[in-house]
Amino acid sequence: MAYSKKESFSEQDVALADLAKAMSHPARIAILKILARSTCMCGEIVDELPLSQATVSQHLKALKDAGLVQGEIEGAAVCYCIDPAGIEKLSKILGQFLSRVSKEIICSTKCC
Amino acid sequence: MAYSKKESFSEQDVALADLAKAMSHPARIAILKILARSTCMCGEIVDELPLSQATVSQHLKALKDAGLVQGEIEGAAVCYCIDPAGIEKLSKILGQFLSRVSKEIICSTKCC
DNA sequence: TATATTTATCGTATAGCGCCGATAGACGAT
DNA sequence: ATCGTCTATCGGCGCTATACGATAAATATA
Repeated sequence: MAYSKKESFSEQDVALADLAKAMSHPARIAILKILARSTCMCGEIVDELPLSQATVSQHLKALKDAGLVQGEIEGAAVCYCIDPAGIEKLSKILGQFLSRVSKEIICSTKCC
Repeated sequence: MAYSKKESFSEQDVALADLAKAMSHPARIAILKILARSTCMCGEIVDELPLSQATVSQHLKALKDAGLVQGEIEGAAVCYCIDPAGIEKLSKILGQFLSRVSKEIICSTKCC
């Protein structure tokens, strides 16, 4: 059972890892770029990617679960778009992490 | 064989996805923070994390493969440190992506 | 040379991911 | 009511990731 030890880490680290995981597949990066250009239906994304409808739907779910994407039902279809709040959260958390790491590298003694 | 369709995506998207994947586990985020604070041996990282030596070594290999971490042999031990070039690359690629997405969101017509 | 220390790797078990076809459910149009 | 369209989900396959103990390899020390 105790296969993943995610729980043992800080909430902050888990949050950043989860956002990174949402972006850890080129298809999901591509989907985010497509949705940034313009909101669109699932089917339009399927047409632009070399993946089946089922697979694209799963990637969209992953992005939605991570808070990076929103979906709004429009009749029989679903209109997807970037969730600006999610992008902002990502920028913030990642920015904090990177600036902290960059600052501390300068101060730390180096052996390599 | 053809299980992952990574090859069908742009080099840029794959590069970003690979960096994101390297950061997609809280243990690896924690390791980066530890190494930013000060360079240290694998054993010291093991002492700070609730993971076995074998597991930590695997995470370090993942970070090294992604270019985020360097290791230098110091006698019987290995001194690990952040690879500043890797962090810079991450900042750059992710910054480009985020600013592009943010810009385009503003211009795109919204349905949600 | 023998011993202790340190790290990488092997082997293995289990959980999760990525992919797809098939299908179900929801909706609009006829 | 029926049909066509669109999306989510199920089931299943194969690969990957996470975790650990055990062991090998390299080095320093006695």
